[in-house]
Amino acid sequence: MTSAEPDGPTTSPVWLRTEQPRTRRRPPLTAQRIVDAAVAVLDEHGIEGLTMRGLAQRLTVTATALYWHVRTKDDVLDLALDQIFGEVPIPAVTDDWPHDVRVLVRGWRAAMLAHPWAPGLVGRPMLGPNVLARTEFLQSALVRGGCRGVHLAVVTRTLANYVIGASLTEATWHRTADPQARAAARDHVAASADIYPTLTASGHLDDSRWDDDLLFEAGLDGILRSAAQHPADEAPH
Amino acid sequence: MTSAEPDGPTTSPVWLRTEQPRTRRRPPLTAQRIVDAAVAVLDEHGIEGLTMRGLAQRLTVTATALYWHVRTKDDVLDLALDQIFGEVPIPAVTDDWPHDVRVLVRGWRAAMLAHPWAPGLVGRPMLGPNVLARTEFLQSALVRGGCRGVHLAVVTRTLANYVIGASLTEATWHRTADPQARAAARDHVAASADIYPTLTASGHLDDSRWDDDLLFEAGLDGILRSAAQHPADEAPH
DNA sequence: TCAGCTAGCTTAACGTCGTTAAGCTAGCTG
DNA sequence: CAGCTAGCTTAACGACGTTAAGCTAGCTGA
Repeated sequence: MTSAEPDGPTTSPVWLRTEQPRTRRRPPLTAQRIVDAAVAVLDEHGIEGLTMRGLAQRLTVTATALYWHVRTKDDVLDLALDQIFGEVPIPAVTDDWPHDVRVLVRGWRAAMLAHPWAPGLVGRPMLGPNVLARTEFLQSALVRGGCRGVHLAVVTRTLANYVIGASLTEATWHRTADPQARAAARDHVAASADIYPTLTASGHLDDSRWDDDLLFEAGLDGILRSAAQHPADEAPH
Repeated sequence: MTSAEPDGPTTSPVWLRTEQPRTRRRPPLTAQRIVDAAVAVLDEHGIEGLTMRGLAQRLTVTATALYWHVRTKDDVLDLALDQIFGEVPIPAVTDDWPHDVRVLVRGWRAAMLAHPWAPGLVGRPMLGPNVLARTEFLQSALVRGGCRGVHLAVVTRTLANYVIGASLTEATWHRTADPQARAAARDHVAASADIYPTLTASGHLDDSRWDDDLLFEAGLDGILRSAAQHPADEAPH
């Protein structure tokens, strides 16, 4: 039932068994193949759709076989998360450091929105090599921009927080595929316009009014502007 | 087993049953009591520690009783999340709008760090009344600061993204209580200082080096500075 | 006063999940 | 060709969210 083997060797007669030609042995299971399959399942069915049994079925293997290559399901999630961070392109270093930062951060957000399940997993420690490599690039660009000491730490964190928060909220909003729910939220706010005057006036929940990409870029510009503002006003300690 | 009733009425003899004095009927179960208990469980045992059965036991009730007042477990989580947003104090309006924003955002982060399970739940639609009320205050303060149209949307989102991202990463880091894991991460980066030169030099993962509160405030200052910078440079559309 | 209704709970059970333990087997090593 | 083991399978456990159906206390109306 779980295995996709068409004929179990125990049920078929001998001649049928030996008759099958030198069927190519299937590629060996590896942690990498498991992670790839996990990303595929997550893309298709979201975080709730990922089960060890389903993952195994896609690899034509029993669920328990996975545990030979992977310690636990959480490991799979951690690896899948770091995997998609590997998709974030590390740009070539130019002499325009704000541009370098923008390109990296832009790709960061794009990767998370391409895999809308990813932002929800950020709540687990992100210490994979792919994340670290991107953070390294980010900080080195900021150093080229003159950031040092506390100011460097502040800007690094601000940028990371911004891209994480943006990806999380945008992915959440997009994943709320039910347009009925969106409309209900907007209508609820509109109905109580006396309680939320500014919210209704600004159309904050009116998704047709704003271009997410544009807002993200504008916010990023603001952060970078204030990052470049006082490049070296405090000693490292 | 699940019920805390010391003597089931079906097992005890009649006289014992009638003998018990007019025992005060326990307070009726309500959605609010369930949410309160859920927050308590979440605070004590984290997100993984919340089960419908455990929650029911704390209320001396069977698990299925909860479903009379609540549609699903996800509902409990949504309500619990909005509940702790209700703890965020809405400051009095002053004539110093950046101060108002700072106080609100500060309280926002504080509430999430007080309930470290909360940031991980932000990946679900946040449309509860408590969230909306705080967002309303935030935007009204920005309007008082002169923000309009696109600029208002940009700053609102930037602030929300920043506080969400900061709370999420900080809570994640703190929740990684295992100091061994932290040390391992730091050592791993230090060991490969050739790959992560900037990261090691800046001490980005050295948690003893930075004061989270201070970094948060500094980043917030930067955002507010750039928010006040061009208050009205674009028409609403 | 009492039949009857129902809000609010319980008992029972279903299917699925992550995970462990133990057994089998193909292919390599001596 | 004996024997070992990496790599899988079968079997099973306990916990989970959730549904269906049954019981019961207390209120309502005649």
